[in-house]
Amino acid sequence: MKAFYLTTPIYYVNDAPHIGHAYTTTAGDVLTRWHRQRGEAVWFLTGTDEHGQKVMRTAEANGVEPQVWADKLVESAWLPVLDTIDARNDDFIRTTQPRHMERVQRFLQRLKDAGHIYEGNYVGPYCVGCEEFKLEGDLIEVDGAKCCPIHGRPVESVEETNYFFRLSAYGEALIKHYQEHPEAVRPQSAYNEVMSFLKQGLNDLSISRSSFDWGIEVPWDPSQVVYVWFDALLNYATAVGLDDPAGSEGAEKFAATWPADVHLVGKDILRFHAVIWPAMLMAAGVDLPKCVFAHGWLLVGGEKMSKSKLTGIAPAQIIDHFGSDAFRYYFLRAIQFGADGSFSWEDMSARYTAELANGLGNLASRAAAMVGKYSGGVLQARHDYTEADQVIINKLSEVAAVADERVTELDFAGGIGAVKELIDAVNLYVTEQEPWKVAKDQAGMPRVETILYVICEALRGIAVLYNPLMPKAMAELWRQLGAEAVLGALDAQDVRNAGTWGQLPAGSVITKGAVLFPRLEEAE
RNA sequence: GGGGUGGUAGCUCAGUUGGUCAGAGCCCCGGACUCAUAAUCCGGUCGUCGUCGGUUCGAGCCCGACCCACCCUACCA
Repeated sequence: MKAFYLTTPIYYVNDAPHIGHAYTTTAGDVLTRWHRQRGEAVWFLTGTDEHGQKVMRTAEANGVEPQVWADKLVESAWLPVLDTIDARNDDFIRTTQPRHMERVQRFLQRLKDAGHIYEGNYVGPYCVGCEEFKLEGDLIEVDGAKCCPIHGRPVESVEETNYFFRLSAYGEALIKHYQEHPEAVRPQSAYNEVMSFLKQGLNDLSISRSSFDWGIEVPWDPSQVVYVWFDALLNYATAVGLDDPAGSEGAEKFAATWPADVHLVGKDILRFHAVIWPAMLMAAGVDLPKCVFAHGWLLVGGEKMSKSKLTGIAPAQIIDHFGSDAFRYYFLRAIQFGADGSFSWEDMSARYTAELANGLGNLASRAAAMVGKYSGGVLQARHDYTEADQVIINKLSEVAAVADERVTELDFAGGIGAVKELIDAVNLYVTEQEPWKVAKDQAGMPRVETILYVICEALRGIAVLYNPLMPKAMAELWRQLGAEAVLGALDAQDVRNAGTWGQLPAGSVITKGAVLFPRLEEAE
């Protein structure tokens, strides 16, 4: 069975990760955890992009070799941030690894041999920040100098003999492909932009550089290195064994993984992924990825967070205070995936307190306390259900179905919102059923037992559905429910079966463990 | 210049194929309750759904024009 294969962009090692990077990786992690909990084989890839002039110059500025610089950033920043956000990736590719470089060279030679690459001459303004040549019309004027509109720094005029990829040959084929597969670029706004761009016609793409040497050597011309984007895009395929000989381990991996099901990207790099990348694959006769999903930007104070400008917030700044679960919850819950979203410390604090501490955390707390107080800490068998009980039973079933539908469509906010409705319904249920009053009369105990069962069984479903999103807190909830002994590991619970009522058995030992989401001190 | 996206309560945002669609959460005020992380639950205040026209029995939802924000892209040089 082919794995569900998801990639994040490989991140440029020019600087340290900020929450924009972590946002992408978090979304990928939640989605892949969800698919794992549907019982599917999954492959989740992330990594770093390490070649190019900008990295070379940054390294020079720091007085070290590019590889040393890249190693340092990967070890000290990019790998640790995965632990910080609690991401469970299957692989981490670096574009300086032999496995990548060798396969890139092989791929390039193959394209060359098939006539998709030719030698040409290119003269034009070049922005070091963007790693690309600019069109005159794109430039802006600053103090009399032509500058890159993105970086606001002067462009350099560069003339090179380069190798060109016949990108222009694929415009029509791409348009046709996307007309037949409108789901291949999402959301709709991204699809529209790509189509609009394609319809204007494509130019061939210069895919090599001779003015510097920090890159993968062009196999037939050692004086040139591969253009960093051409190099970088290939990581998604080289990481799983692109073009390895039949029968090899790499070939088997490729067959079991490719094509990618989802390439998660920020909307700023959509075009590379939805135009250049599929054209490269078409030229090579390799299957195209099923979907490129472009998410929006995190806005801080109304401005885009940027790796070029220094407005980035490090994930640890937030996670040290709120924890990784809350980080994951907040960004996927508060922002419609695909749209831009504004982040503020105040908003995050408000949602943490209202939805996690007061909502879910407190519900788990009152449930465990009542089972302890009225049933000696052991979940009792339920008795006849009332209409009120049935409302919760139905709600869990409905919510589980909606959540699966939404999350698999990458509508994280929709999926989380559905589960939150259940949490609110159960809190209401507890208040209305008033088990503490029913328990005052010994004759009411059977009813109390049923109420407590309904609450705990609903929490069981919530734990399963929220586990991909908040694995640490849900693991604790699973322990408190005493569920593992009978139901097995939380990670092994199928999300598609989460809505089936009555799984948590009578006799489960419910304990009041650590507070799931402690109230946090006000921080500035 | 062309194209895209968005402009809905103080804040963050939902609003399917036009007919309780004027909403949710947060905030604020009042009340109920005590199992619980001073949590929970109920009630209440706030909007001419960017502007102006049009289609329709009826429009945040359709059409046209315009304004604002952001994004993509061209020409001229």
